[in-house]
Amino acid sequence: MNESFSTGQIAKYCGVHLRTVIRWIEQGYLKGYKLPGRGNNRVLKEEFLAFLTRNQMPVPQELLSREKRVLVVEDDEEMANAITRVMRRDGWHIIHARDGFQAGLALADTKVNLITLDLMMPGMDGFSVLEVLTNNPELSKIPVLVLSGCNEEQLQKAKAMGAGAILAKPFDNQRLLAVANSLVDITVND
Amino acid sequence: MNESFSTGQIAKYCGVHLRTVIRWIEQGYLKGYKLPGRGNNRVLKEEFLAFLTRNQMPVPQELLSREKRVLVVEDDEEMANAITRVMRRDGWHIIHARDGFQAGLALADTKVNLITLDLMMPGMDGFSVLEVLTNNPELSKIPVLVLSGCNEEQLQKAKAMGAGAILAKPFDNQRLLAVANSLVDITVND
DNA sequence: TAAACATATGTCACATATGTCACATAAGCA
DNA sequence: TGCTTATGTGACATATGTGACATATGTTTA
Repeated sequence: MNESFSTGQIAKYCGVHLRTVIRWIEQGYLKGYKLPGRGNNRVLKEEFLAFLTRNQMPVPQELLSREKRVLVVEDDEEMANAITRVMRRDGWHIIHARDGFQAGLALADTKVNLITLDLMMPGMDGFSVLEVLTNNPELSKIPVLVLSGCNEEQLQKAKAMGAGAILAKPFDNQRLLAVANSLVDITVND
Repeated sequence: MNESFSTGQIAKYCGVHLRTVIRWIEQGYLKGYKLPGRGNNRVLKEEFLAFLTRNQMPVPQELLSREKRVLVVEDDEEMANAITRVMRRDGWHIIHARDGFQAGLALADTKVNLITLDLMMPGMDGFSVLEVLTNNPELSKIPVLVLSGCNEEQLQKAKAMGAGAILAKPFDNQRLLAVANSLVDITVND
């Protein structure tokens, strides 16, 4: 996801002024590189983590997140298990939310790279979740894969509301993985 | 975000000389880490609070985030506005969630001191929210004030599930404030 | 009780790291 | 493209670490 950091981001992480981070880089404590324009600094995540551990500084949890994390919003246990089985074998770390409340908690808690969303859940409206996701500047960056067995019209509505991709149930396992991985790749390259 | 303090800040909080704080860190009484430059010390807020309580030292008020922040989980706009008006006048900072998803997001995002929860919302089940809240070790510390117009049986069920207090609609404004403040006081003294 | 002692804390000066500010300009975004 | 936000820079102000020493506090001993 975020492979490199700016001085401002590092300054926030370390509870220190931006100016200080630049000095650390200048003096070689922290290894970075400069953008061509005016020479804005960038530091690779790897280098930043090495820097933190080298100086025994606290490492922010959000930096330790694994690469492929997916939030599965699904109330049907059987379906959730099926998705979990398939995606786990493909290297995904699965976080399962059974309703909107758990989904919100999980989202704000840990960074995920992808969300799969069941539109038709008793007790909650998938569309309203989708609406909040796309309108939130933070969350709108996370691609949403809508999984649902509802009709074509609703699927198109979801697409219009900002879903990254749509898969009608029942779906092929290989297709699920292909779509999931392509969504993440698009975001990474973006 | 990791909030950290310098030795000078801690010295002021403790009414002690900066030099002394450095010695505390050196001798292991207080856990800290060093910045790369000359080795300026930083102490995580968490560690500082632990240090204060461990040594039975007075804890500065401003570190306890004694603000009155309440999360109002309520889909009825009119009711939400009514609650907001009353509580804001009493010094509360209100965060309003219209459904479970927004509630989850808001909860993990910002620390609140109190949650008011409407049990009867179309599209979501207040009981399942309550269940997640009480079973989560982090969230179970936040008192929940159930506001609902449903029957006595359901209110008792909510109480049994861990609601801090229950208020049947319609309720008296003064009573709302009294209950809200008492819930927060109990938690603070705990 | 008071002296003697060990230990913790305060003081000082100095070198230097870090923070602040204003301004120009790059980077991000729709 | 045009706008907003973030960043780099220099000069300067402020804060911090360190060592050596003074002072305060608590405890033991005669």
